[in-house]
Amino acid sequence: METFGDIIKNKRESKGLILRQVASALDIDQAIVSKFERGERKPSKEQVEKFAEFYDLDKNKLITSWLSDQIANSILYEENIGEVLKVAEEKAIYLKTIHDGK
Amino acid sequence: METFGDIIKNKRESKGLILRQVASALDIDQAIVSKFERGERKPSKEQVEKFAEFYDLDKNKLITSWLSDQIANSILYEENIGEVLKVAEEKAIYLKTIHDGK
DNA sequence: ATTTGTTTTGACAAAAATAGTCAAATTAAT
DNA sequence: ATTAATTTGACTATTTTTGTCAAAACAAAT
Repeated sequence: METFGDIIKNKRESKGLILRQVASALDIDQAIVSKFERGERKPSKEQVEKFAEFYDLDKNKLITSWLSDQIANSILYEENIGEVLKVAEEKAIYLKTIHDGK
Repeated sequence: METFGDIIKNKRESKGLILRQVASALDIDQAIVSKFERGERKPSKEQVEKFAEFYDLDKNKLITSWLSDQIANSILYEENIGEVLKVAEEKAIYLKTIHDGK
């Protein structure tokens, strides 16, 4: 179960980089990068994309990881997680058809 | 595909109530109730519970509807809706086990 | 054990998002 | 046309999120 933070932290370490270097390259304060890695703060989508580019990661996969982190946290303490997500998927698909086709 | 707004609007109408009455009973401004019904604003969990009690609706079902609305909207324009939600469920369940037992 | 390098923490201010209030505009019903 | 009901939008206040910074904590190494 690898969170967004795990991914970018592992990648940084496997590349032998320190926070300061990553922070500088992405133009994000190093304290914030540290917080991203530990899941203490949630990056914006733009920031996620910066990480994907910098670390040469699949952008869609990284966004999936980031989005799923947020959703997981938002329903963590609910009763019917499975049901909620099932309904959410139906609604999302339905709304999408409306938005696209008509 | 019934949203939270649909549910509370249908219920209000089936009970023959006008916005002002509901607003008064729940102590929420009627403009806001109107916006809830049309999905223009998202109620807090406390407000959702107020609606459930007032309209005599199953609280868990209503919360499911409300949560799924929010999640659906948050991923509406993403590519891999199914994948995101699948991963989100795994993470949520995993985090839950950590939080509960051990 | 002191120096050096790295990460983490917390306080702070700025900016952005959200919430409630109200009156006017719109729509519907009689 | 009048009255009633709903919707809209502007405004303020409150809360949440954001970035910045320096100090604290931690680690490594000499």
